[in-house]
Amino acid sequence: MKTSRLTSKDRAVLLGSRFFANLPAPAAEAVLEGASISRHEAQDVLFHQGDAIDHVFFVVSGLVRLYGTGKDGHEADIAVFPKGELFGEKAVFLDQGATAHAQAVQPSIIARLDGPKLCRLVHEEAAVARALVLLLCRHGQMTETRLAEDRLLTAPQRVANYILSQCPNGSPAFSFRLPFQKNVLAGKLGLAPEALSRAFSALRQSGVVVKGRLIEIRDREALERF
Amino acid sequence: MKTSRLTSKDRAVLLGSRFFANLPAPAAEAVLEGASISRHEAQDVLFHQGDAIDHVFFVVSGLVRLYGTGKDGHEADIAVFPKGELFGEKAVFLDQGATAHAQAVQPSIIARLDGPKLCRLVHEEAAVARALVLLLCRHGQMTETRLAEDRLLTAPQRVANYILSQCPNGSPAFSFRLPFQKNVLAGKLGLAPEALSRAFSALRQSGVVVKGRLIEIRDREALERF
DNA sequence: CGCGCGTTTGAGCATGCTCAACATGAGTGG
DNA sequence: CCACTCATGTTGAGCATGCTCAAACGCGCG
Repeated sequence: MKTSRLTSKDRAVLLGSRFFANLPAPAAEAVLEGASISRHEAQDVLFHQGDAIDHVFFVVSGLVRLYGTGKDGHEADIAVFPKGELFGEKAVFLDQGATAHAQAVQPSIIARLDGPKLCRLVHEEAAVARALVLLLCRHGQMTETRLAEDRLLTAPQRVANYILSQCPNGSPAFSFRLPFQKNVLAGKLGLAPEALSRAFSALRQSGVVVKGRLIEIRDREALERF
Repeated sequence: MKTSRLTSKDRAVLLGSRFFANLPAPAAEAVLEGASISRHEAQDVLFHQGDAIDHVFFVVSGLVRLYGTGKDGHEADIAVFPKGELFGEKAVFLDQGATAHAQAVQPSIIARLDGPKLCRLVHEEAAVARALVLLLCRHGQMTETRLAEDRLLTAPQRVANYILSQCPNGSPAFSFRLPFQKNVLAGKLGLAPEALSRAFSALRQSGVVVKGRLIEIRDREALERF
């Protein structure tokens, strides 16, 4: 892994993301001070459970998955972060080791923000504190929602849910491209790849057509009823 | 539900909790200004999914469970908050409705903190912001951990894990009392009550003795291996 | 003592996992 | 452009875990 400084393009991605968007320019600059960039191949591990973390990570491009392991070596995804998302913040602020592993799932560009500095800024800049609180709330909600879904929904229902979450509000029919391999989607939904495949089959009768990464929905109503 | 002002006893519980403990006294007082108290029977619902929330809730005594429902009416616990915990903060800060239901599981005393005021204080008082960030990080970690456990561990493993989490570090044998009904523990662990019962049976051979709410562990090692 | 709730036990069943075979697709080099 | 190859996705069969439903048990309380 080689590390370098931010290009102006990288800066643009960072500043345009959800976290930085609501920060006044000087505060954003302060957060970015001392940040570095690294490139990673697909499958590269960014850190392991237990590793000491003193950076907050930002996905400039690509995709990162956060996952835990059982003692038999099995893996379970906790979250999947697309371009523009921030992670590792909880370990930094609680000042404890990572509670999970992180792995690039596609070739990815990752920015590392100076953790201690960010902590300081949370104290000094109310705007930074506010942005961080919002980020943590959003992440917390997502995780809670996923936990509830895991416990309440069957495989086809989870997939239907995911599809609906990708859909522009109100259109009765639509289509979109999966932003990653089905592999990854299966992990994100807490399913074995085979189960995802079968779920798509089951949804075919409700008007879902899958061709490669292209998903087409004929009847939104049917999906919601599922 | 009848509402009243805080007694000095209530204040003491609040100020001694994790969230308030690290706040300077004046900041803590500011957060408590305008707070109210309510008593609830077991089974009382505090709010439903979708309800507008403009208070942050604090468990002064008792126990509250947060849960989601599927369309068939089934329920799944998202979190269980004992005395001293704070919840509802994410809905308040994101300014959206509750994403889950909340129900008292034991007779409980609940404090309601003024949400908008807390928002303002996060801006104005760095100490409040810091305390909130830490709270959100802790909650986020817990939820992520639970999500991973759900996906990685079998029922007996989850129960073994819970027992170990209740155990003072380092003692090879110990015992403790469940702080709530097995019913509730089952929900917290994402199990049907029957599954919890059977899990306890399975753990008997590893030196776990259960008598009512009293749990006795003979061989800590055996549990960790499970 | 008897009622009621919480817990336990049992039997059958459904969901999703495992493992293995097969199909498809993308990328590479002749 | 085709043949080959490797990775990815699909399908099938069997199995394990945990849920459902029902009945028995035990404890606390009137």
